[in-house]
Amino acid sequence: MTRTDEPVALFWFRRDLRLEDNVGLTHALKSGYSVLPIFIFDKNILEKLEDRHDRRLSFIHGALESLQKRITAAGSSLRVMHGTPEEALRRLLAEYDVRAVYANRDYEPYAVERDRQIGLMLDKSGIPFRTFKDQVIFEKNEVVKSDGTPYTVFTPYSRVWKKQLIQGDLIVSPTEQLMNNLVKTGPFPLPSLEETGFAGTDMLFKPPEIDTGIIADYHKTRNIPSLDGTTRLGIHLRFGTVSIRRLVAAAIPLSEVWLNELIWREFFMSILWHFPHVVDNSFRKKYDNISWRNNEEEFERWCKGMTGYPIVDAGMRELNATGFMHNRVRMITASFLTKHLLTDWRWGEAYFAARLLDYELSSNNGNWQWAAGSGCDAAPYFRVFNPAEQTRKFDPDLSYVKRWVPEHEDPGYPRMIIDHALARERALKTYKEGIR
DNA sequence: TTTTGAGTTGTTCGA
DNA sequence: GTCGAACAACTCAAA
Repeated sequence: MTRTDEPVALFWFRRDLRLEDNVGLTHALKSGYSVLPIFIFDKNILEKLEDRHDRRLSFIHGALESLQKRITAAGSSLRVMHGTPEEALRRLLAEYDVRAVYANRDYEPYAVERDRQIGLMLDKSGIPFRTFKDQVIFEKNEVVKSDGTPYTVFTPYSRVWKKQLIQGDLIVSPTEQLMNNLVKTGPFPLPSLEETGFAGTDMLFKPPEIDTGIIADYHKTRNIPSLDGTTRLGIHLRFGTVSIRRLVAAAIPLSEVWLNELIWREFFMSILWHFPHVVDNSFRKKYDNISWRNNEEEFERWCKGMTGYPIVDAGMRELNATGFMHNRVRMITASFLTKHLLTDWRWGEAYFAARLLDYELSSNNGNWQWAAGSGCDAAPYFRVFNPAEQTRKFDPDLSYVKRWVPEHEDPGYPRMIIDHALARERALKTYKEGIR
């Protein structure tokens, strides 16, 4: 293997798969070194995915193709590797005269530990590992109480978040104007999905569309699952194919309610950052004393959308078929699993994690714990969603139900897995006993 | 330190 | 049909 003599900086793409307003990439391109852009299909993560037809891999692969096209047009090439980050980086260090490694920060426990290890490894070779805030407006301790401790209630957190926001936080980085500083190199082929151990799916990568009409009407239409009232930008936020600064800038003049959704994202990221025990435990310890029934057969029916409650089944079937579920229905199905079936929220969380295209550890965990009543800023446990009532309010003409459960009135459709009133009483009693 | 007001998303019951 | 209270008292944030 020949070593290239030109000194380079690496820019390591992770969950920031875009050339527009990419903070870390911009810093790399301004570093004075030629920049070699890289991406690593991380074996540590991929090996944990059960489904070889995971749509998220197709999305990532498509996003990489799109990056590659534009990077190639600039006379450079994206180097895509497959392995553990440590292996991949060691190989690059052997091939290139690497003077610095640039990346954007990631706040999940796995990523934090990964980056700590990589930082140590690079440090031994005297190579600086420079990381940047790109994924969020405010990170770590930037929105905390006056005594320096983290907020655990959304409303005061959001007030301070908004008060702290200044024009400068939304400045767009001129990444695309600096593409000339990418290293001039022959094209590296993009490995096929199959080479990374996955099969193609029906999921295609499409660049994000910021639909200002949906955002402006969001407060009116967001709860109606039969409408396209939500922006579906979650997956783009997950993989960084859209810039959070762009979204906040779009939200401010159009919709406070939608802006709040972006703040919820950072609120739960902050909770995960400060309270990593929530990954495996209830935020409030005593909720781990609830005697969950954890009936596997019932759980199976919930997963498949065969509970006999049309709105619940519609949601689960939408998730299974598309990798997406409308937010209102996520709450209904989560409430149903935890309260009606008294199943540990971790079971539902894991099921969503495996299937949601927009899966985000912090939000998924935070919202499941919200639904179960075990989280910070949780719904009181006696709030038990009534599927019939929710349907009457949010799907009155049953168009959502009919789309996903067309046979909901047929004799072959399952009987209700449990009577609502009975389930409600049982949930209240079990919770009361569990948390006292 | 103490006190006070408030807290994403609900349901049910009775007037 | 509409409205307010109860659900069960709890924890947090801020003054």
